[in-house]
Amino acid sequence: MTYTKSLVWFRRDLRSFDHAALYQALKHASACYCVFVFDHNILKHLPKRDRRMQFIYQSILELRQELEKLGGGLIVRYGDPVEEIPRLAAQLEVNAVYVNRDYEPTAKARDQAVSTSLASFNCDFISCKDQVIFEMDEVLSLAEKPFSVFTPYKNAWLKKLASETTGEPDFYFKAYPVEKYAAHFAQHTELSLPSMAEMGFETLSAEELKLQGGMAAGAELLDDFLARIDQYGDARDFPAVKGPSYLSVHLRFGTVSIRYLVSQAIRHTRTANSSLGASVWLSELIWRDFYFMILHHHPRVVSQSFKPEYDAIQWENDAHAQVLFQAWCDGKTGYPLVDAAMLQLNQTGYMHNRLRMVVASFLVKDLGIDWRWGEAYFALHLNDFDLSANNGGWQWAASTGCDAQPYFRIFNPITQSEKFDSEGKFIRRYLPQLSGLNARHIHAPWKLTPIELKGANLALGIDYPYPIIEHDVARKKTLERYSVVKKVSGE
DNA sequence: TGCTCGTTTAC
DNA sequence: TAAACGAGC
Repeated sequence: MTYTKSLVWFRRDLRSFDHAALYQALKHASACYCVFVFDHNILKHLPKRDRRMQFIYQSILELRQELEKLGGGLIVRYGDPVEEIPRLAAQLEVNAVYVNRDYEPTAKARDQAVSTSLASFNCDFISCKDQVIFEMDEVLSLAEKPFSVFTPYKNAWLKKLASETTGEPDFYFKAYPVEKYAAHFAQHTELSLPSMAEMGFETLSAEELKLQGGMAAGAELLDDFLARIDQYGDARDFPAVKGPSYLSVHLRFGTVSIRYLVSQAIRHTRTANSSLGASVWLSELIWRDFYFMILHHHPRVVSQSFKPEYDAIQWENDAHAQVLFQAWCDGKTGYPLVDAAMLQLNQTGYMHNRLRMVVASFLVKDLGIDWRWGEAYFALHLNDFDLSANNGGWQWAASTGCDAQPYFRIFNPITQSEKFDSEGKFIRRYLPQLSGLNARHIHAPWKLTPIELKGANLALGIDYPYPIIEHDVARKKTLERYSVVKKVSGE
């Protein structure tokens, strides 16, 4: 036994099973406490009505219950963890604080501060790999350098996963059996829990929230998805279809385990019909590891382009750009697929992946607005917002990122609409005023004749806006805007 | 995980 | 005359 007492600090890993830090803490100490801190530094930036806050709150209630069932408990605090954690550690007289590692620059700085503070009274700070399969320098190129292109990274990732040098084929995704050391939980006596209201938040109705926090909800979504995983590859690009796993928010807050997800993906790639869907989905999980790795090695991407020469681009930022940006935020661009997508985000906190690409391309390459504006808007509104993947996605769309699409690849919002929502089914879901338009006309209503518009009972400019920009013109302007990149890099 | 435009090809 | 192709952005 390494320690007499330990403390597990939960952050974005809100589950009581297959949990690296919890397992290690229980294994190495005879009395293990658990704590979660509602971080005032983060919460103060959130709106009073916030789906994520409620998701976390639901998850905390369930986590506490499950830890109690195992014989432990959960202390819950509200404040600044840099003060709260050392204070609690001192009060409980623990010898070590265990956490699962975080890769965001601000989280790293926070953890460093906590670690330093704990060291002042000889309390260890131990961080574990938990939220990814491979992290930091675990997957390197032959030259032993971190990858910056996805495909070779993915190949090396898969090779490492399959390598049997460890002697166990499932070594990298086997579960941490927390229950094995459940006898090592400390008796928790503190039962108080700050309420949502005490922390300055209103509680949304189930109708408004449209999602359910916690491990049970995550497990239910996973079961539902695994039954249709074979179709994932074909279905995932069509926003009107139930193709995605919808697990991103649960991955964000750790109410599902990445190791279990990967084990299921692998299992399904080995079924009789050797599911293509499962391998496509596995790729998406690898993208997640990839962007965590990129952020760890290149923390400057939080404010700068991964490719520095792209910071020479002049984005639109005058008063008119502000108006265009607001129209984009509000789903009033006049391009139905873009608007329906933004309404989906605003009304549910979720946006289909294909649409994230479409609206990002539209903001950056049609409206000529800095990708960071869009990144910030997504950060505020997406339930599954994760700095690494959100930044990676935006930089991909803006062509400024590692392994991004080339700058001359510009989505045509009408073509995307015709390809991926050909019937207009998704558009009608969020823009009922367009429901009178048929599948051929719904993608670009301004192209209709006045008679056709009347027939569809649609008054453009009243029921639905005229397009705020002309794509053909915008496209040419964007190619020109990006031409400074070539000049800067001296091509 | 593009789009556009000029050209070729098949009817 | 429209689908298919290929180059270049």
